[in-house]
Amino acid sequence: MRKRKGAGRPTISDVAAKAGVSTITVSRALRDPSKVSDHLRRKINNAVRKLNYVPHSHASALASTRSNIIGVIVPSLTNNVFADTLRAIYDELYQGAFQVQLGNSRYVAADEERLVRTFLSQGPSAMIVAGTDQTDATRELLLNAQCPVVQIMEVGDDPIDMMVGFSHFEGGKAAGMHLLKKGYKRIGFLGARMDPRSHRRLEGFVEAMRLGGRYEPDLVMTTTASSSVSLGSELIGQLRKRDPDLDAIFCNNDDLALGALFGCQKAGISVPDELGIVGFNDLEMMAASHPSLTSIRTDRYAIGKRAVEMIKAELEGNPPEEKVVDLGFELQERESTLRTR
Amino acid sequence: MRKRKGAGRPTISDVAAKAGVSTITVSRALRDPSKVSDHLRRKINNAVRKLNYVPHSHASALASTRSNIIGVIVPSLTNNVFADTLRAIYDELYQGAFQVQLGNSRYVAADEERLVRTFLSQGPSAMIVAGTDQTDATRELLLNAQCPVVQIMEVGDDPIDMMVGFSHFEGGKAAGMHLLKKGYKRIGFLGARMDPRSHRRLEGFVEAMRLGGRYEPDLVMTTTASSSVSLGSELIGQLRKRDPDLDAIFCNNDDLALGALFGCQKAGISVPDELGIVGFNDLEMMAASHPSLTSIRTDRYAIGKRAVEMIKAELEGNPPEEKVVDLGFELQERESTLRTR
DNA sequence: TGTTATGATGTTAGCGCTAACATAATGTTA
DNA sequence: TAACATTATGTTAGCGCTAACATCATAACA
Repeated sequence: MRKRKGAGRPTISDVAAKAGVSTITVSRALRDPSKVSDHLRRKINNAVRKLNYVPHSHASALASTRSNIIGVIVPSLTNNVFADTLRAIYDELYQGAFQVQLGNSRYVAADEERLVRTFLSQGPSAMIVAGTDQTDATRELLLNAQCPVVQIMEVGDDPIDMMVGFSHFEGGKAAGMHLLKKGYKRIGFLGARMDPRSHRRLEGFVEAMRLGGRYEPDLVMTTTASSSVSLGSELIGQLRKRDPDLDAIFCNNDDLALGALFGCQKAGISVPDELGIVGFNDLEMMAASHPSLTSIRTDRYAIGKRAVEMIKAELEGNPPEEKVVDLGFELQERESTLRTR
Repeated sequence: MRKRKGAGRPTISDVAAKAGVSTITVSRALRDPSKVSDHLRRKINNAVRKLNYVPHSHASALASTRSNIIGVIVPSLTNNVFADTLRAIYDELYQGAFQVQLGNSRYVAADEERLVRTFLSQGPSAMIVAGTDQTDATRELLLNAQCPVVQIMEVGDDPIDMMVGFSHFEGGKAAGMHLLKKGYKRIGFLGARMDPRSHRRLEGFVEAMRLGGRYEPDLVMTTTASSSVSLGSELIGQLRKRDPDLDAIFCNNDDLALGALFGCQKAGISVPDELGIVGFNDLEMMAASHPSLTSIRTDRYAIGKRAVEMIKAELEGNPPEEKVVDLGFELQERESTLRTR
């Protein structure tokens, strides 16, 4: 006999037979219950429960050319910033029938392009990608994708489709302005990784320094090495060697800021009196350290949540009015910039 | 006309037509090139390239009842411990044709069960789940799954299929023994979240204390709240209030340890002289802090890497000899337990 | 030289689901 | 009450791929 065996699980036909209806009616009852009478719907739900029926998502995707996958591509899995956003996405998608497909582009644009290609080949229900710096090809792919696309973490003026984030330029500028306001004179910048968003934070910082007449290119220290607490500790040492009069720094991110604090403690430099420190993102630890660390608070969780809300709205036929949502940031002023003298 | 339109992308038939062969030959050339002659393989590869053909994974999964998905379920996305392991899994799977499907069980066994059910319904190529504390139903599902299953982060004596991790009991015990060896007398335990692995670390710690004749139930402070640096700072204050003679603590994890250090600094308690601190996992920051923090180093990256290697071996028909791999841990002794008096 | 093993390719029939059309049952309007 | 919408359900034919079997060519062997 030439039968193929299948997966051995109940299929939609089994449910249909049990409920005494056709398969399409079961299909409708499951996807859009309003299209089926109460009477049949009840019978079908009973059959589903009794058989413990779980739809075969691949068959559904093949027949409808649309999968229940929401593709998410982030540049890092270990960066807490994305972890918070991811958590929000997962939390928000927890109830529904969507599956998250997570890709890690490792901060490489070509890898992102490859992932987008792979994900789109599965006919996702939506795509979420980090940042606004896609390659032309990636952009093109996403523009032609037959699904909502949200760029997260950052805002800009030419969204592929939708955007949720904040301005890293303004964030960097706010950090710089704060240090100026506190009366610091020789203000440095510590940057690791230096992805496009880091660059824009630096640009904002430079803008602030220029406005305050304090821009000093030599005080900008960046590396492509990936960020870490140890690195912050090391870099602050190097920068102080380069310029002993340095009296404040803005760090690319909170890991570096914490590392800079440790570096100062090791070298016997008092924070904030001898050196002011500002971080970026305001991770939880910033409030707990001693002294506590000033940072630019960004709401990563809200970004993920909002992105999913926009996608859901779009899929339900209520496209959001605002395609670009700027969730802003907030300066969290703490002891590390609270001079006592 | 009654045609359905499909996804509009080239299909295997297009490739077959272009190469002048049948579809099954294309299918074979792509999945197991050794089954097709050099001559045809070359023609097929050319056609694939020219048409920019990407297989429709849903169709493949439907026809073969086996998808290219590797399901991974972790209890947290924000815990650095899992982030490192996840990164390894992604790195290791980067080349091949597998897709990672990541689930977040949020430390809830019932959620894990639900995810396992969903993932298995897609006929994954393999499953990776964190820990050894699945519900009976989850265990049953995974036992019956027609794919390799790896339990990660921990080892035990009754693997569902395979295991890669280390003994949390022994880790906790090693931390306790170290503090005893350093001459600390009133040694406490700080624990947050208290998932099963945390419990076993506590049990190991208690065992060490008993062996040293220093077990003091009152010095064990745990909470179900999720772990954070701030929490560590808070808990150490509470525990010292409860017992002012406390002279060392073992923290459930590094976040708490760092928080405890901050708490001590705020309260003017010198580490390590007045209070010794040991953390768990040895995240990168532990070496950078001032004073640097002693911790139990665990190789999370290696766990993920090894898990994928075992899966690949299994899928290629070379089942690994050792089904349970204990990657151990290593005490990293640093300043926080280096008494000077 | 005929018989059999081996390898390369093809034919056919689904995998489980849903789009597209068809039909039956009911309500609405003049 | 005829004519037409509207709603509820069904029939049919794929979506794109691969398992299972079939066929043909070539090599291997007695």
